[in-house]
Amino acid sequence: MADERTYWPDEAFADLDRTGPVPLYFQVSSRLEAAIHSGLIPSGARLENEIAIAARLGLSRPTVRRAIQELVDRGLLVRRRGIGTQVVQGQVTRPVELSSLFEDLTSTGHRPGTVILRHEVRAADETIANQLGVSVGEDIVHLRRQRTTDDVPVAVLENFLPGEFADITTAQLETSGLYQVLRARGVAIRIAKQKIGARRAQGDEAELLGIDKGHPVLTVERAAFDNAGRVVEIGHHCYRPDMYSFETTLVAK
Amino acid sequence: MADERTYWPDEAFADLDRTGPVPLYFQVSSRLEAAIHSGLIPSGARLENEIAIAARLGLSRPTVRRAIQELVDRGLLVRRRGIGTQVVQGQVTRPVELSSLFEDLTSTGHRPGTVILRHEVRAADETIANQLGVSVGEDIVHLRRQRTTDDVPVAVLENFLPGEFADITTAQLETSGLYQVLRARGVAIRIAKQKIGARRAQGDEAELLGIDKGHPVLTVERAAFDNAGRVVEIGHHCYRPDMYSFETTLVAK
DNA sequence: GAGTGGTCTAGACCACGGA
DNA sequence: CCGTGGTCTAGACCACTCA
Repeated sequence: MADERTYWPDEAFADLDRTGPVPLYFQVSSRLEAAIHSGLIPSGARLENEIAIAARLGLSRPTVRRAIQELVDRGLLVRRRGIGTQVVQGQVTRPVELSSLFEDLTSTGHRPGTVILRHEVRAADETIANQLGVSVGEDIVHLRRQRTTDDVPVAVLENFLPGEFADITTAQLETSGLYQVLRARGVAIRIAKQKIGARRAQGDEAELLGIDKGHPVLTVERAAFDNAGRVVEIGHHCYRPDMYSFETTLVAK
Repeated sequence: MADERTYWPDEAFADLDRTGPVPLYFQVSSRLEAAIHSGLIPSGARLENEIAIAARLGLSRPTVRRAIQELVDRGLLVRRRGIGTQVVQGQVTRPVELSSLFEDLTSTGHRPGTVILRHEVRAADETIANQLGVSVGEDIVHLRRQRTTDDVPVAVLENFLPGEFADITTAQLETSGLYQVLRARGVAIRIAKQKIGARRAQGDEAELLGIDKGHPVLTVERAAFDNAGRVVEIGHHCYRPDMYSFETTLVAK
């Protein structure tokens, strides 16, 4: 007979807070994720069934399901009808998140730097106007920045923003990321659509990235949308491929 | 006063099937997506509130919420507490899905081709053994394929699979994609973790891709997991960047 | 204050996998 | 057959936004 044991570390869920602002399903999924990462629940282990977990925690089954679903969506757990819920094998990696390069770098303990190469307000040409959803000739902000980490160049970032952001200062951009500046103005990025590709470095990119002319760069073309679904930023970026790559986890529907 | 109209095209939801095997929330989200893509619900429009929709459709609110959530997760809708649910502005693009290159190509109407460059069973070295979760020296399948679309080379794909797949034939791989072959054997890929980068073409890659030596290639390193969370495939792929790129939609939590 | 989405409950029935 | 997750219901209360 196979190993029939199921896992559920009650001790990891002893401090659920029913009164605070943090949703219960989030408290459960966070603690469950921590238990998996710490090895308290081993790789490949089967969890108890959902009804038993709900009873143990004193929660309803939908709430427990939502917590589990969270981790299934992130590729940490796998559910099979008639079988149960299991921890996925293999070391877990951090997925790409909806954050700016600046935040990616600071959160990994590196020291980011920014050089503003261009920062001007000008009239939108047809291409940019279409992408930003504004009229041709309307004022837009054109931004070009060089990004470094620990003084090594990592990326050249070119952005276009609607005219309402014309009052952003160069000093603001030098000390924090674009998304942080936008958030401080009450603009939250909720959705980004991006296309990742590769090409040779062109123009001054090679020099700015510290690589030889014609070497490969990783490119991203991004459109970012705010709470209300309006376009707030268009980005054409290129990255030094030996300094940066994209990790993603895909989960089948 | 602004446009306060809310949208809900009842006619698009006239044929919900309560008896069939298709979940109601899926039927609702599919029809809603179609209504958005067709312009029946315009870009930027506000939907009716969830309780009213549930009443119209004769469904419970959780079911309607789940349908809406599906589209929120895919970046088609935005929800704001106290405000409502709106269609995101801008043209909608197809996201990267958990499918193989072969399927990506056929579904976009192109004619894919495969040349098998290598297909052998051999002993796993330490690197591959670790990645596949098998022991060093155990049999594994080593595969290398060149992919074309309409006779233009697109990618060079190198794969490693556990020994249980040693009986896959070269003929099978020439006529369909690897994921199709696996699915026909009852192996469903549920999760893939991948890293996207760029580098120069090396070795015979430039020749196989029909590009000059040292030109950029887009690279993917992928580990794919099945239903049970076991590693079933490791891939090291490179793509011609002028023929292929990755599109993703990121949604903030 | 009125209206919205966010969360949660306590059940129910069904479909699938395995013994 | 039983146990599992998959779906669905009909409510409830709360937090947030806007007028």
